Amino acid sequence: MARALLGRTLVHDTAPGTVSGRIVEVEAYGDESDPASHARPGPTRRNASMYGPPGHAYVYRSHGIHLCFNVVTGRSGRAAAVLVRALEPIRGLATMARRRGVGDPRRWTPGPGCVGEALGLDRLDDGRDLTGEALWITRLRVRHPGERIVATPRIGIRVGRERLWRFVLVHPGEDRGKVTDGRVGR
DNA sequence: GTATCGATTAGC
DNA sequence: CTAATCGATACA
Repeated sequence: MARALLGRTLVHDTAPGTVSGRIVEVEAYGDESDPASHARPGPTRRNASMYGPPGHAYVYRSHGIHLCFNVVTGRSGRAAAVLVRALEPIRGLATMARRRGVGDPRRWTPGPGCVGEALGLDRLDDGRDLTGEALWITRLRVRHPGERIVATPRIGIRVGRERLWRFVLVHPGEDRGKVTDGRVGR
């Protein structure tokens, strides 16, 4: 369940230092029957991790440039994953600022490509066991008072928009931007 | 082999 | 709006 990831902390522990953030925006992707999923065409080299055991990372290259992080959620042989689209920075703030190249914390982890860059993900993180020592997600879920989960269509896709599989933690009165995210797709 | 498009982002 | 340019698809 994608919602179960919201409020948990995603941690990457590497040489430059530990970076972490609270997961505040996710999207669920399914198997061959989900027209928006990378698993739509069946197994390929890129999506291999989606077919692997749950609790591992699926890290893919987006538009030749960005690395985006998913948690594999389906049993082995059944593709399913949850894309982490946004974090609230917690640890390693200086490291995130350096990797992102900007000083404003709001620009460190506001999208999946930004998350990958701020975390310092590597192509080798694809398939990584999330119960290991380098990359993991906390058991604890932090929910602020009044915070709600909003479900919306997924961002940046052309097909499968009828499924409300994007989930966002929203503070009432605060984050209107998180709900719409500006885009409807192309 | 070529052409085209994306679960994206930054910058005109 | 476009460039960045990897990985996958469709097609010759």
